[in-house]
Amino acid sequence: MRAEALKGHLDGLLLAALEDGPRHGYAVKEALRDTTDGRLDLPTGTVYPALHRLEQAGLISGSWSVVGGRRRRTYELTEDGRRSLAGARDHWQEFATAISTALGGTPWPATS
Amino acid sequence: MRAEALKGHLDGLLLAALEDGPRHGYAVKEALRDTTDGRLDLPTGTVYPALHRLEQAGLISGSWSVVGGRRRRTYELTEDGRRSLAGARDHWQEFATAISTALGGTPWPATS
DNA sequence: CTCCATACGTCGCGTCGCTATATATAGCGA
DNA sequence: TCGCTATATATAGCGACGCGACGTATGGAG
Repeated sequence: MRAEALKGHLDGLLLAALEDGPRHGYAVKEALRDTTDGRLDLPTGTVYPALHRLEQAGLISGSWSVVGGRRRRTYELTEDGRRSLAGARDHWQEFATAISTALGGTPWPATS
Repeated sequence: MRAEALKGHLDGLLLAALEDGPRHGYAVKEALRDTTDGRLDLPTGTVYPALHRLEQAGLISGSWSVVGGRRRRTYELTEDGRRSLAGARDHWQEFATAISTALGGTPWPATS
């Protein structure tokens, strides 16, 4: 699936991927891919800058480490990050409900 | 609700608003506002350019008329438009399912 | 006569996801 | 030994597009 329509929803996804414990960037990318059965396979050029933004915003905190000769930047949620994630979930529910209503067709959700 | 996160979903909404019959731009804006209880109140700077794009793309066709001294551009769906609307609905279902899955929290939809 | 709703339009800004490209290591098969 | 792939990170520049701000014009209510 094309992920171009993510505008404004990406941050929440990344935060959600970090909810059950610290992960490094590549692992976040994989987590999203796996939990959605490969439907959400984000390019690295999307993931890394977004993580930088989140860290800059204080929603996650990162630290360098080296595992198996490869450098990793491991991120974990901050308190602000958890709050922001909760907000993102609320916002998504509202958004999805509004769009689904306006879009019509099959009511909500795809019960077919 | 803030409609900034519409990126890529707007076209489908406009097409859906034209599904049950021809409407002019302002009426499309009102239709979306009304069917969502005011949650989706798009600014004119969003609606009109988008309608122009859709007409340019051949998904809707417009014609001028004058009603009550005011000029109106009335649009209706083309065949391509109907196909595109169906596609937009499919795409939305896929997208919403993927995001909801990855975002986690309350599963899907807000049954609470 | 003023104000608001109706009705259309466009310019320019800002955001942000994506493509392309670069670097570096580990491991596997030829 | 020589690629090739997966792992792991990074950034520059592009392109798309929704939105704010503004401009024009009419009709009706107060």
